[in-house]
Amino acid sequence: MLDHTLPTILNRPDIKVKSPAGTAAHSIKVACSNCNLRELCMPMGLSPSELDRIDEVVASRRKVKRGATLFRNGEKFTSLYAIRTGFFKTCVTTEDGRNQVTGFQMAGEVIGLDGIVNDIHTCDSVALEDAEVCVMPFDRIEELSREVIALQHHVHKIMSREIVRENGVMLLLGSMRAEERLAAFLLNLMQRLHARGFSQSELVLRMTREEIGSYMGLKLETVSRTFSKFVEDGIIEVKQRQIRIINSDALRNILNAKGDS
Amino acid sequence: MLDHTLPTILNRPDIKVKSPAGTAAHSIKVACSNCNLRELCMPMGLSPSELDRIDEVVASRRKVKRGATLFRNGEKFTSLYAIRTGFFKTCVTTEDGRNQVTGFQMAGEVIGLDGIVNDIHTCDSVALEDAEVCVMPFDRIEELSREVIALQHHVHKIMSREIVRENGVMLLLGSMRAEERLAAFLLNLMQRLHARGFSQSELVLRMTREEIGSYMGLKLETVSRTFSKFVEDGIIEVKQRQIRIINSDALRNILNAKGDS
DNA sequence: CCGATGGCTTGATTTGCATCAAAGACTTGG
DNA sequence: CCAAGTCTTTGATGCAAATCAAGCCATCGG
Repeated sequence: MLDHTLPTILNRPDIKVKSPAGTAAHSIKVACSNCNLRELCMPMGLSPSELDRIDEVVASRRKVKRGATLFRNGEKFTSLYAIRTGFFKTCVTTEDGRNQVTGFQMAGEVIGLDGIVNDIHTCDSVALEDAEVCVMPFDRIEELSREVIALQHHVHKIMSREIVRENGVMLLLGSMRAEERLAAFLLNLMQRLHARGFSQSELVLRMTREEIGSYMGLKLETVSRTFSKFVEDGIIEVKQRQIRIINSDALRNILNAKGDS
Repeated sequence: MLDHTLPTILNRPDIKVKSPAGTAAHSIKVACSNCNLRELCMPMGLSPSELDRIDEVVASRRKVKRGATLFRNGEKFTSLYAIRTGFFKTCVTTEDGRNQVTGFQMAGEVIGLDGIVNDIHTCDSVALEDAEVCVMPFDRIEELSREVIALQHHVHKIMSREIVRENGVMLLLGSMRAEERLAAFLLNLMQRLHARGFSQSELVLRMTREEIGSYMGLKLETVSRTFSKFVEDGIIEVKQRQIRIINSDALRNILNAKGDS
């Protein structure tokens, strides 16, 4: 019941999919104009004729098994990917093996923007559960966004949104304490899931405590302890990866308290 | 002598400038095609005819006094700004007054990308020394980038570059210790200044210890102590804001040591 | 020239989180 | 159904950086 698979409203079984093996299948008919994620994903507020054109950006679909990578640091950049179903993390790695999760992405979000600047991906994108993405070759996006102004706007907004998101994470990592970080994390996740039609109070974490910790600049033990503290305080209930928010105002208070208990 | 004002090579006295008062002055002739920052700034690898068109993106120049803001959180977004001279910081603020520097920018770099997504700036941009920027109305950029492919590429790359930079900062804030953060900070600053024709070993910090600390997720005392430690170890010399790198390899070693001393 | 101000350094102490360690809970496959 | 592996919780201890505090140094305006 607590599950991230999209509500039936958002399902659409009418599209054939590229073979899991990964061989190209350009002939596949894929239509944004008909996609239930439209509002969240690429285009919005388009005329019917524009919508038809937008369909051209999606070359194919690709399934990614849980634990598999969509792309890796060092790989050639060719496409952006719009998530249809499933849950991803992106992470960067240093030469000395340090690893940091830089984000978690869900249905309707676009990944791969890091690759544009040098035509090489600089992070790994890993599926945290079986997933499916729309493959959008970037040269095709650029071509089309010269003609369809709404698409051009949209591409710019998506990139800007990512910049703003990262600004927020920097603020969090630079100045917040463990409780604040995790309150922000839970609220953000809830809000995004709610925008996708899920409950405002229940969620299933798709990532481990360690991955949460990596994203939040904390160790997994600290994540666990802080969740336990929230439970003690009656703010949330935790049953493994199932979380129920009892008192979301308390979380918000933690966020803008800054120590004045 | 230790100074960030651009070397004479990069000066160009041939452009009139909008009045400091801030009144519009669209008639001003401003030419990227002729700008010495061209290689660092907006367009590159263009045909002469394309270069001429690119000139259209710059509507005017604007001078910003030290301590003044170029734009503020909450202000309407209209333009991107290419820095001609001077040094900026961008910072975000939470409701509860927490403040975080999200970046330092110098000549040839573009600021304002945060405003695109909601047509509202989400951070403040403050000049750390008297500065001058090229004002590039974003609708004009979008219009022109539909026609000049090289400009379109360039805009995409600039935004992607910012995303990748922020990924790096997240890694730093999430997993590095004070010494590593400041080693990374100094190396990054040196590298960017060197690309602009300055010494590889000397620099003048344009920001306070507190601002460095804010950017790096540290308190100003920690910044100061860490610099002192570097001095003791013979890695750098510090005289107020003047820094001389004695041993940049030592800094690099600190960065990818991860504790195996 | 002097006093005020903002910025920087250094020391003493505290603290929040990391680290080390061990055991419990859930998942998976034979 | 049991064994192995992974993930999570919880406790004890240590440490890096924050905090608190004091004094120093440059700069600037009167």
